[in-house]
This record gives sequence, structure tokens and C-alpha cells, in this order.
Amino acid sequence: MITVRERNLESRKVVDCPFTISRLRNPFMQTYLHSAILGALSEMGGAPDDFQPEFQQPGNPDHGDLACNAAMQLARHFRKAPRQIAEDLKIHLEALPVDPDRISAIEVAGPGFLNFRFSDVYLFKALSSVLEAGASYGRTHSGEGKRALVEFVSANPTGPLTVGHGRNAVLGDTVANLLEWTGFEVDREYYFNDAGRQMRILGESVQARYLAAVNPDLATKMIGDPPDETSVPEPFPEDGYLGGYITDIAIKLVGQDGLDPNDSEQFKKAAEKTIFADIEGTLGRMGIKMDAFFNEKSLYDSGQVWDIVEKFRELDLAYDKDGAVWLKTTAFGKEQDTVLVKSSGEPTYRLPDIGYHVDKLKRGYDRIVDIFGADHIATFPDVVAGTRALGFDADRIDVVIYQFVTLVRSGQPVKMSTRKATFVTLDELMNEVGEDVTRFFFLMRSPNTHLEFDLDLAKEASDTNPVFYLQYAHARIQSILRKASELGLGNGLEADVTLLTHDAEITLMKTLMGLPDSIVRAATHSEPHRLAGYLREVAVAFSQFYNHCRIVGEEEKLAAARLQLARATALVLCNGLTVLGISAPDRM
RNA sequence: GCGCUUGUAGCUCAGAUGGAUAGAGCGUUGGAUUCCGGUUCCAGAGGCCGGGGGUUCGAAUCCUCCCAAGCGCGCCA
Repeated sequence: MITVRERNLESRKVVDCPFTISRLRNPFMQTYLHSAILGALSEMGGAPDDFQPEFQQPGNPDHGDLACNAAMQLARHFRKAPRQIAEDLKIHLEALPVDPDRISAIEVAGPGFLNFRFSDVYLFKALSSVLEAGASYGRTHSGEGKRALVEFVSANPTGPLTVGHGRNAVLGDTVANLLEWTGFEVDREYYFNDAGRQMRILGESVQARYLAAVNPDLATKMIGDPPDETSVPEPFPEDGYLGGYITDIAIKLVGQDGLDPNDSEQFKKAAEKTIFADIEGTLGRMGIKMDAFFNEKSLYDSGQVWDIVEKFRELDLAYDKDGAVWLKTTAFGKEQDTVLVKSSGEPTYRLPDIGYHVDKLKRGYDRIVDIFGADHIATFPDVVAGTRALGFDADRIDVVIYQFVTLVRSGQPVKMSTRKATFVTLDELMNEVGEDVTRFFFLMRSPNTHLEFDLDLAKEASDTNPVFYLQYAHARIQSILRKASELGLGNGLEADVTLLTHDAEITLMKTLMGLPDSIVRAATHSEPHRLAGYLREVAVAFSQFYNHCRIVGEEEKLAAARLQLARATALVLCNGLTVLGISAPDRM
């Protein structure tokens, strides 16, 4: 067995600084070892037909780079002790032999793990391939030829986007990016309804403010309960929108030609237009561009929703009661049936929701991602079950439910109320902490945990702020590259990456190998925080490298090799941040 | 009351398909650094993984019961 790596390990034992080894991911190596182990097993008398060896990334560096638990899984099958099976496997693997350019050592450890160590040659090749791939390093092909639709934001245009919408928007856009990086062709879609009650009240709210603006003598009234009573113009709807932006829109309409002050529909249209422009502007600041805005109204215009009611009736999943049409959600495991069409003849929101998803499925998407707030948690299962009952492949629908955001300032939660219009808008948040920080903070936690957004931390430009830590690592590398290029360091030299043997260099190379798999995992689970966490590992590994391995001032051949490693690190950080929609500055 | 989500270090959170001694950041304590950017690095302390029971070679992870928090439970969206 070739033990280049082993020798390095030996020599490294005297190195004074133990490193926190980041866990690396490597699907290509797994594929290779997977078939090697099956090969060895067949020589040992064969495993069950459906047996698949499983791999894991050990957290402890003493356990190698990749571990396999096949021996433990097969203990019953072979009726032997796991460690004995592991020893046999090791012997057979070494006799194959496994490629010494990939694997430098196989060890049996613990209850029966097989621990594999990667050869340095393999790491050097991986480093070269990072540099070769450049700006596309991290892209994979599993989604190639497939189409995905990500539906997100989907706020009706009744007001500016709030902090809560921000989490939705950033999650959706980033999931879309992740899918693109795994090969999918992705459409970003915004679903809205301008025909409902909300929008009617919006129009009436603007209208009332307008009437007050053109007639200072207009009577006023008090609405709301003490102590939150507010004085509003007399025509103002009881549950109207109180935000200042309503008055702004109204004032802009004063003196406009052809405006009929008695037609609330006109005010609604005007408000919708202004607010949508505002929303698109806010999204644009975060780098978000929708491919389509889907109006719920089109589902009625095309008659699709009524076809669906008929199909449910045919399937005996819908029935009439009290003048309304009911959907048998009890058939989907719910406690009660729910109304699909009100006795007034208007559908409830559930019907168009099902219709919209049927429409998406009919458009042939292979994967449909919905980003919903926690308040939808009880309703989306009906939608999914409904489309399935109609004969569609509902498994293509992936619903991401995110919990709500609490802004924290000086250790205290910031109180927000939509009703009183005391919410913090997304624009205000970005004004305060910046676009990059806003995106990152929304992405760095798992969607299904409550997000505590610490404004003080977000504004801090120091290592305590995780965004700055990542961006700083990138800026620092660029600074080194600039310096090296000024000095003409490594010019005309072919970098010999085999000179990279320091612990910190090895760790960094292993970490850099993880980007593609990190993106794949984040994409398949629709969980961007996994990528954010990985990038932090990269920044940590780089900082350790930076601290122990100099470039400028080092012997020129070694410096040239380290420059390559630094370049590769910058690429990984830049590509990863790009997927997250965050800038990778050259200077800070 | 019912459903879904959550409960891991003082705080904010990771923890992959069930794997080896449960991890990080902040904070705290102590140290390093004449230097390519001090927006850096290293180390220590700190844990009944909400609690009980179960499944198995092995459980923070799966099942079950209990406790606590958030969200929802309308002919509102």
C-alpha cells in the first residue's frame, strides 16, 4: 500500500497546531468506493442483492476522510463480528487493489468502521479541477433537462414588502439559484390576486384619503379600539389600510385628469400600480427578478377552477350543503370538510390555490417549490392532497415553510403590527443594514426555525458578523493576489501544487472540494443555510491557512503553489456567495 | 380541545440516511501575532440534546406518552 499520506501524517504529528478539520463531501469518491466495496464483497461470498454500502464524513480527523459502515450492516448476514468483516473487506480491497492515486490508506476502527484516507495526488487533482472550472465550479448536472418553478413572495399588492416577506423572497430566490446550479431551468413566479376583498378595501382606503385631500372640510371619524384609536376621513373603511403610503398615493392622484372620485375601482388600480412598482423596486435591490406574475384572476377567466369543482364532484370529493360547495378534506385526513365555493357563488381561496397548482403541474415542471409562511402550515396539505386526488403527480411539489422573523434591537424585540402599520419595511431594513447582510441573515438559519434578526449584530462590521467574515476572507485573498502580481511573484512559473503539504493546506484543499456537493444538498432539501454554513467552513480553513502559510516573502516555487490555492479559495467563496445572491468584494 | 412546527452550551444556532468522544459563532477566561489587511489566530471553561418509556449492535435523530413555546384550526387570504 502506498502511504504518501501516511508519511505526511507522521511528520505532522510534531506540528504544534491541531486543526479543526472541516467535514468534506465527495460524491465522486463515494461512487468509486461504492463499487470497490461491492466488488470486494462479491469475492467474500456476496452480500444481499439490495445491499448498498453507506458512507459518512467523519467529524474526527483520526477517522480518515470517508468512512463506511458496511461491516456493521452486514454483521447479521455474515453471522460474524463486524470488526472481522471489516478486516476481510480491507484485505480484499487492498488486493483489488484500490487506486493508490485516490486512496492512501484503509483502516479498521471502532465497532467496525472502514476508514479511508485520500491520497495527496487526489487532492492535487481536485485543486487543479477547481481552478480549471473557474466561475462554474460548483455547477452540477443532476437537474439537466429538467424544469423547475419556484413560487415566492406572492404578497398581494396592498402595501410595501415587510421583513417577513423578505425572508420569503430571499429563500425563494436562493432556492431558485441553487436549482439553476444543479442544472435545472428555473422560472421564478409571483402569484397574486387583485380581485379580492383585500384589494377592494385598499382602493376604498386610497379613495377616502383622496377625498379628504381635495376637501379639507370632509368629516372625520374614529376607528379602532382604545388606546389605538385613529382619526380617519368619514368614508374610510372600518378595516382599511392605515399606512402613510396610502395617503402618499392619494395625494399624487390629486388633480389627475379623468379621475372619477366616486369610482373606488380607479383608486384601486392606481394603488396597485404604484405598490407593485414599489415591490419590484424592493426586490430589485436584493437582486431578485421575477420571470412571471401570475394573476389568480386568470384561473377564473379560463374556467379552470370550475372544471376542478366538477372533477371533484365526479370523484365524489365535493358535495353541496347549505348552498355552498364543500370539499371532503376529511378524505385527506382532516377533521372537517372545508368550503370550496361560498353560497354567494364566490370560491374560497382554497379552490384557486388548487387550481394554480394544477396549472403549474400542467405546465410540465419537474419540480415545483412553494415558499410559504408558517401561517399556511395547515392549508397547504389540502392543496397537495387535492392535486393528487385529481390525478397529478403531487410529489413534484415541495413546500418550504418558514417561521416568522423577529427583529431584535438592543436585546429587545421590535414590536410590529400590520394593522397599525408599525411594521418595518424591507426597504427600511436594507437601508439600515445593507442588502448583503439582509440576504445573508435570512439565509443563515434553517427555514423552520424562528429567525432572530439582531440589528445590532447586522450593522457590526467585524468578525462577529458572519457576512463580513466571509466577505473579508475574499477581499483579503484579492489583496494578496494584487500584492503578488505587483511583485511579479510566480510570473512565468508553472505552479507545482505538490508542494502543498502543510496541514492547513491539506485541510483547505479538502474543504474546497466540498462546494458542488454542498450546493446539491442545499438544492435537494431547499435549504440554503447548508451552503451558508459550508462557506463559513471555507473561510475558517482559509484563515488557518493564511495564519500559518505565508505567500508573499516565501520561496518563489512554494509561493506560486500557494497562490493557486488562494485563487481556488477565492473562487469557491465567490461562487458560493453568488449562489446566495451576495457580493464578493475585492476590497472592503 | 385538535393539527403542524419547534425545544441541543449563558445567548444565537448547526448536527446529512440512525454511527465512533454531540459541534460552531457570540459572550466569558487565558494566550499568540516585529507579518500578504489586527475585520486575525490558538486554547480553556461551559451539555440530563425539554422529560419519561420503547425500537436495536448503536438514538439528539425513529415510535409513544407527557411538558413548554410559536403558528393555524372562518362560507377571510
